[in-house]
Amino acid sequence: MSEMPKAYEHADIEKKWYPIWESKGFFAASDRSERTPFAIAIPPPNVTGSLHMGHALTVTIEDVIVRHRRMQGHNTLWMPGTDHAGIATQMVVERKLAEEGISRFDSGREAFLGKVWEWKDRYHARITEQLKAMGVSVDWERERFTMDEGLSRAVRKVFVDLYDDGLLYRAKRLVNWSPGIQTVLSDLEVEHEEENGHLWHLAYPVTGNPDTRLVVATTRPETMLGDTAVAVHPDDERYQHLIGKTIDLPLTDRTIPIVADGILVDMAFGTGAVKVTPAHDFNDFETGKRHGLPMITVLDGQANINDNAPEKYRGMERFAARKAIVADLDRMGLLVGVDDHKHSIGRCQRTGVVVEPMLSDQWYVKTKPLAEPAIEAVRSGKTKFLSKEWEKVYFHWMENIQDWCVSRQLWWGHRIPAWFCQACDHVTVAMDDPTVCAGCGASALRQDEDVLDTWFSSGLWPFSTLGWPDETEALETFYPTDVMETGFDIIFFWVARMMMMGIRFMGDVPFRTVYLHAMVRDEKGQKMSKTRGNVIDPLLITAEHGADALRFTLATQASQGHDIKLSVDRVAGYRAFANKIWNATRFVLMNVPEGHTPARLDLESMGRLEMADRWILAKLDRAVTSVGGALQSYQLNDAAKTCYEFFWKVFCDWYIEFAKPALRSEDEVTAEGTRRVLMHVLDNALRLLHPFMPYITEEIWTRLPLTGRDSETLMRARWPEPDTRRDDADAVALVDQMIDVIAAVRTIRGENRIPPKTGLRVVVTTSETATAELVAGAREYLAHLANVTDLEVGVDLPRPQKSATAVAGAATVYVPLEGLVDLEAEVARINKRIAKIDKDISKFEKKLGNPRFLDNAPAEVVAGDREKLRGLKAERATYEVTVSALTA
RNA sequence: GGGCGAAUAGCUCAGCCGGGAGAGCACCUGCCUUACAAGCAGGGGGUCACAGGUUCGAACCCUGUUUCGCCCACCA
Repeated sequence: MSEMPKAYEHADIEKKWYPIWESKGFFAASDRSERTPFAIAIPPPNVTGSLHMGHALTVTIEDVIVRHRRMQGHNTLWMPGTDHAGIATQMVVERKLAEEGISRFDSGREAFLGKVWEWKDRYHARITEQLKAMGVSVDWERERFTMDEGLSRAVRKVFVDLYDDGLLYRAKRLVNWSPGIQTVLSDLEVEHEEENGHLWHLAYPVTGNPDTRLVVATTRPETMLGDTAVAVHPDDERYQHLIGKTIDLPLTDRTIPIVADGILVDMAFGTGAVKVTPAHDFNDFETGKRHGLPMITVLDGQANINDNAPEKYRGMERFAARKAIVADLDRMGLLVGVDDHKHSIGRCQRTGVVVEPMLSDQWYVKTKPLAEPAIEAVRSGKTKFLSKEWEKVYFHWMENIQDWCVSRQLWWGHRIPAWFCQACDHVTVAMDDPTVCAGCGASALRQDEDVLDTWFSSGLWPFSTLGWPDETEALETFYPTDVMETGFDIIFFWVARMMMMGIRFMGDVPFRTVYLHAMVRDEKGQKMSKTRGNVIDPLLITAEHGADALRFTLATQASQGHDIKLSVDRVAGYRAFANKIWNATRFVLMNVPEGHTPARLDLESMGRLEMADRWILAKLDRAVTSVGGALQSYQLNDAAKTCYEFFWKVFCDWYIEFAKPALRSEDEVTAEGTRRVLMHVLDNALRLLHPFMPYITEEIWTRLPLTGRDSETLMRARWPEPDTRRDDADAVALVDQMIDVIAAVRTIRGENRIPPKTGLRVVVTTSETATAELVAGAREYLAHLANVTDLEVGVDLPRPQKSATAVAGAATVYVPLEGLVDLEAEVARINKRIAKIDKDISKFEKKLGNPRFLDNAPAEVVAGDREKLRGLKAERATYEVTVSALTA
């Protein structure tokens, strides 16, 4: 066994283990197994760039879950892969090209896609490296990419099947257009925000009667070039006489009708008259359809004024045109006023450019028939959200779902498998590239230039990655998957779509449980984003503090509810924890003779153990129960904190200290028993910690001289199960009492500034024989842990002169202070304590003096409180006597 | 306009079924005690946002208020 360095060095050890785990196939799941399957599909990271803390959180949570299940003996699959991320990836590559002054149009479709594939390869490699650094136990053999051949086939089949079933169609509608990227966006990709704007009041002259002017209010004066009506409310008395008349639309040579529309118009708002621009506003579009109005598009793809507008404005950018038009109307005396006006603006999620409603032909998925079973699946509990409030969000969205626009005017993505015929109107949609039109047989076909929304392929992820549309064993074994763990921000984009697609194409939900985690922010609470430039690279944190420390930090913060503010101090704290584990192990190994392997601890041999040994075994059993239960219900933070508490506060702070005298004992049975217990507890603690801190635990565990090791790797070692036969309540009570006595001596020492080197004479008195015997038997522990050099223990012993006093459970501790400390300071300290006790006493007296409490509260609560009050009073009396003795 | 979450120690946060307010970091005091100074021992620090209510009893349940954050919704 190689010597362990004094401090834990994470770098070498973390580097060492991953290749071993991977090459030995420890991550691999098997398609056929007797063991119960457990599957998670990773949310595929985008190949846009490096991973950020959000990914680190995702993979930490998933790896903890997966490692836990694997140790429990499940046939565990964690499915890895990456997403082509259409818009996002195309944009980063375009931006890169732009630095060289090249646009994608300059390079052409083929060459551009070549560049994107190069980008994909580079960042895929980087992402893989980062994931491995985090220790993810994914089954790399199965890794997929959303645009690889198999997944492309799945995408195509879904497209064709939906089309054949009438659930996918092409339509000309008003869409969300991003002039920045020049593509249509789905509703989800538009972010609405309140912004300060203006409300312009424009006067439109009535035809043939220029003195009568109808004043409209608008936030977008430039769209007036495309107005095809003015609407007023049918009940509005102010405008009754104008309904049916026409307006001479200023700046144009067009005449447009005044229509009555009770849906569009709110009489109380603005002037009660609304300009109607069906080609550039969603409400107006509906209004136009109701009244059969023409739809005149006045903007081009970049949102510049097009040729449908008067020559003067053509080619002007929309906001420049706004200025020009307002100025022109003002000059003509048609600008009646301008008010400040706050209103909601839709911006492109990717570029921040204001989205323009535009009329265009796009492909849509008819979502209602897909949403209904997806709603039902959650209602019936086939799929459960870990926190119920998300179910509400899910229902609300699903119940109000709109058809999903799935085509994008991009190059990077799955090309839409639809061909337009040059000869007839027919559109051919097919699995295999057609050579002739399915409608007329003509051979002049042109494939749709567009690609599919990225989320179209992501929506298939839980089954496409398992081989669908082929009927594979993997699908048979692992679908439906068990948990979908991802960020709450993609509940609609992704979770909802997987539900719809999974149920439609697999006939069953894609996952049983949905675990939505919060967002990781920087320490100031700012959202981390590439554009903000405050992204913390997990690799840097990992290099500094180790993957184990980062993982543990994220796991302890992974509670549902609110955002995670990542603090580097905290990571450093858990790095110290790793060091603690390391050194506790050093201690254990230093106390096991070279070449000696302590026998396995079985229940039969427990009777011969020391009280402290039985105590730690009971505490371990409780920790096993608690950690196991917490992990089973995905309460990672509770599980992690219990591990931390047990290992540091219970095992290191107390048990290891108890073990020291026992190990030095001349009684070899005692010493060997302690060695066996140390080894047993360490072994099991490492198992509990392994899902959180895989590297250090594996390193240590494989170094331990364990008898009957059940696995060559901790990764596949048995998960500890609770065994209540180890939960020795008597040992717990007695040792806890002993701890109280030690703590009491330490408090007196600390508060009185008595140096640790000064040995103390201590008198412990109690009314219970059992307690007296216990403390008497703990002589060595007291010597070792509190430097008690002279101990007197007995039942109802007299109080020694001039001594400090502390009550410790059923015992009272006296430390004669003469010559050691300032007696006045000790009096002050005790008086403070008395004051505190008095506060508690009055609280309980009040409570117990209340007849309604006595009548209504459960008997055990009343009895418990009586007991507490009695204890407090006894404690107070003890201190009271001490004070009078010291001041006498 | 709807919906959701949060408010607890200087900071970051736990606190599950209502029954004497917790952790980590920071701070103060002592310790280089042969596992660990990335450590050990001791200590100080709280009107559980506010106001009502329910209850014998509320950080916790109910109502309202304030502040912050988020989501959904086409209000000219």
